[in-house]
Amino acid sequence: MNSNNVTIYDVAREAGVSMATVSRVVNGNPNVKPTTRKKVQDAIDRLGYRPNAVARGLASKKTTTVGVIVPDISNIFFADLARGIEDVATMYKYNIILGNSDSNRDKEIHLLNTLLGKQVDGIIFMGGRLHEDLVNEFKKSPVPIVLAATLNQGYDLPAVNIDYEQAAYDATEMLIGHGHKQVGFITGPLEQQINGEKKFSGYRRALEDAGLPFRENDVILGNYTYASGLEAMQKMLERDDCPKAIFAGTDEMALGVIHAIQDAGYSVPNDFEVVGHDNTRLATMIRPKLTTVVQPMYDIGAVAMRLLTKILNAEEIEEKNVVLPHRIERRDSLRND
Amino acid sequence: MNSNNVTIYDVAREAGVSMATVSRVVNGNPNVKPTTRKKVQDAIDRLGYRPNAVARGLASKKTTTVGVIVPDISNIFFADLARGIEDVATMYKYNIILGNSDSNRDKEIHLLNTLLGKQVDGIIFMGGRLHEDLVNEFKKSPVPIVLAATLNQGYDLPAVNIDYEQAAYDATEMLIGHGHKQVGFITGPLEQQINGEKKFSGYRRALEDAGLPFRENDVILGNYTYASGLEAMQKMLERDDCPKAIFAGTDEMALGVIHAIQDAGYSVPNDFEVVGHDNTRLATMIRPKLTTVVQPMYDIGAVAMRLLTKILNAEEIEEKNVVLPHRIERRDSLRND
DNA sequence: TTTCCAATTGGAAACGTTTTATATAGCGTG
DNA sequence: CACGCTATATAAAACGTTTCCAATTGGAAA
Repeated sequence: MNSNNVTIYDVAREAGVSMATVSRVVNGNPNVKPTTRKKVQDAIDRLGYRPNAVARGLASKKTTTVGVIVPDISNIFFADLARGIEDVATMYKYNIILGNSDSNRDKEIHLLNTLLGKQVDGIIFMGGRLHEDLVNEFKKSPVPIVLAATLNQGYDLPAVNIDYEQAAYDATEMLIGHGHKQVGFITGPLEQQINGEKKFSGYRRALEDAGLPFRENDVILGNYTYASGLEAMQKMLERDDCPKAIFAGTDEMALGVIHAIQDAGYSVPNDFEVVGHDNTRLATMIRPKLTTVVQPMYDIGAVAMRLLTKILNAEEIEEKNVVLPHRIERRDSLRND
Repeated sequence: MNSNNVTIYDVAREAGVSMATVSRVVNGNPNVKPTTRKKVQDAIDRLGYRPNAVARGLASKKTTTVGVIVPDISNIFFADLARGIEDVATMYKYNIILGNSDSNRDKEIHLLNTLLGKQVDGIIFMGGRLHEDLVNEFKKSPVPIVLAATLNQGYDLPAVNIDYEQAAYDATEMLIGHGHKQVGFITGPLEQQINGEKKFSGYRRALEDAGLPFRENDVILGNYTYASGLEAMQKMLERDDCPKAIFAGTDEMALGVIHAIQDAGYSVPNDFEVVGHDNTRLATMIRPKLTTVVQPMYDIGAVAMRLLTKILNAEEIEEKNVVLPHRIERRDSLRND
């Protein structure tokens, strides 16, 4: 009945061989005579035997399970990443245990320890910033850890990212190229490495290279959400010297920005031009469609997982720090040249 | 160093007690003298002992892990559900193994078997339709399975849903109440139980109750995506007798519908009125903001997981088939009464 | 003291595999 | 026909816990 509780012993008895032989058949070990293999396979089918992965994990010290830590799976952004991870994991016969950290340091550490307790074979981590405590735990980890869309900060961990600094530079430069002498930058908290050190500095470098002044209040910080983008832009619009070109740190914020502009009676791209970041599905779900920096989240996840499998299989690794290419997808929130 | 490979034996030796006692301390068993407990706890801290969950799972036949099968985690809809599940799981000390099925029957069955092989304590399943093969596997499952946002179809499985039929009725009725003699219905494939049997029949019943005729070509089927909603509405707009009120099966399709209308030079809600379904975050990320049926995905996930914990703890269960309340969130895609 | 019971602790089996070392069978060869 | 191989198969020892049952301890009651 319950295909359960039938063990390798039962199969061995049924097939008239020893459990070791059954184990070999199950694991595809070639040292089994074809006729024996068939006998065992038949017994397995007859009994509906399903190997117990927990026992297997204990004996072999491999669980074919990897841990995935993301800030919040309900965010389209991380969900995309997770899908990339899962697809490649499936391809390599791994399963994933998923945990949400809310970018909270204690939760991150707790989650990490839980996953290690569950004996995962490896971990993919994504978070806004690497706290020192966390990195110390990482260093003690008996299994490999790969960062996805998370900056390395000098700790020598395998990681998969795009060049955020250059991407922000490119976006800002594109806006400047459209004749703007002033570019607004609306993004998430600067404590987050990617914003604070990369996007922000790319933005400044572009201004500098164009000989434009950096103005403190052209930068507004939110929390990545639509609402915070909307609000930031509303605040921006109250000023007399409001920039007419906006680079938003995420697509979701960019949607908020565009709606704030439209709600105020202005037009995008005629009165204001906007560039977003990430190229989530949201980018085409707005009018005008959003011009945005393409950060291939699915690919980052997929590549990170592939990198992890390479480490697990002790394959040759050409580069532990992978930087995926980015580009800007031009859509209607920018005027034609 | 590596807090790993230190076992319960090491702790026992360090503390000068037996492994059984260490086990008791680790598991919070009250039958341990406080002084002994302290001694053991100190040894644990000193050695950095972390219990091996795999060995624990083998010995106790409980893994404190549940499997979650969703069609596609990168869909905002399922991601929300997953977050609800994970939050409650964490609350009850469970972890989740997440798998994507793409609503594919073979993948669903394969995933189910993998999860059972990993000895999960329970499973939460979400899918468009329950194939008979799948249900047969469910019946053989040694662990409980709970359906989330997935219709039971007469198989007596625990499930958490809203009343889709009534929700569709309410939405259609609301549109009719605004004076429309014709209501378009743009949704996903009818093979999917929720669409084909519930939403569709609620739509028809509302027409009927209002004495309006059902017209075959007022219904267009897509695949839930923004693009398919856009396309469906474009097709609808080509007709001379195009309905001026649209009920869309998902928010994402509703956004497509609204944009198709706007792209054609019409106004929402002045020329057309639109109601969506799900109340995902998308609903407020469009102008006009979308009036939509609230399907609380996070709650469905949370309640489903809670239900599963009740089953696992053999708690009293008042109702295996939970129907959560729904309502319609009025926003600007509908004219004021 | 002695006795007895409850509280605490220890020992060992069990969980279902993998894996290593060992045994056996079959077979060509000299 | 014995010998030594190779190809297969077996037996038994891990893996790191939980858990059942037995043993010990401590203290109160007699």
